[in-house]
Amino acid sequence: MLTIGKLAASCDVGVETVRFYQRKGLLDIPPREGGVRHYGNEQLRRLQFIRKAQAAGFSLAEIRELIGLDASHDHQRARELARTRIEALDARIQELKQARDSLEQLAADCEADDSGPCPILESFGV
Amino acid sequence: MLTIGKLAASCDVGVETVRFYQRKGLLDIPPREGGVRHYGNEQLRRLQFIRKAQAAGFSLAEIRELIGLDASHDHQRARELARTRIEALDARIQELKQARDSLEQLAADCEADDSGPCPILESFGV
DNA sequence: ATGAATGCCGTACCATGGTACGGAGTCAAG
DNA sequence: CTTGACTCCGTACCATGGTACGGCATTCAT
Repeated sequence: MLTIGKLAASCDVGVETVRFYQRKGLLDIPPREGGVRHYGNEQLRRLQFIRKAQAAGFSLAEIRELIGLDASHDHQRARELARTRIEALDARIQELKQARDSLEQLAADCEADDSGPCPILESFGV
Repeated sequence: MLTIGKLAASCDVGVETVRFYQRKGLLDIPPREGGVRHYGNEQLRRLQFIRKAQAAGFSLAEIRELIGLDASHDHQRARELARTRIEALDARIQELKQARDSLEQLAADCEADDSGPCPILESFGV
């Protein structure tokens, strides 16, 4: 059994972040045991879940839904959410790649010719 | 010469967004010409610049610096900013790719076996 | 048993990138 | 010469994901 501080530390988040997740309904608030609340394995795994899902790019709202699926055992819906997220990730990756490559090209052009206007700034239309 | 509404429309942003960029120091506020302000090519190109640089992943704060470089003709610094941005983009792309691939794997596992616990939710530790 | 460290709770605040609103002024067409 | 669209300006508000603060209660180590 952990106090909020130990729980937070064990997942490398701040105490205030745990409290924030509680307010957002992502973490249950256990009953007090004489003034102080104690957190068990359920809560610990839940917090780990939140952080891992966040790393996978899910928003807190989506994570709340994923948590709900745990109760309903709705694989179908979980796959849907995963597929949707994969598509969003693919789209975002493409955008970033494009931005990266054009920036790379511009920096190379700029490196190659130090006279005249800067290609990087030029390309943005300044 | 454009009014704020025409300027905004020509870059497909809202009037309020233009005013927001003005407040942030990204766009100059032209003198009034009898009550109303009029915007010329300078402002139009500036606004286009902001949108393009945004698409390349620069924050508004970085864009403000890029605009400053235009005045100083500091290619060196422009390249530095571009390189830094490329590195940040690379790092972010790697993160997203990893998230994407693990999610893909999980969805496939989930698809393959509809009985038992959902691999997607399991993997996050629920 | 006492004092520092935690916990609890409400509330306010932060950055980022906008969006909305209300009242007054201005401008152009009918 | 009025009506309707647009502009100006300040200010408030939005979502997202937290972070901080202050006052009081509790708990742990010495």
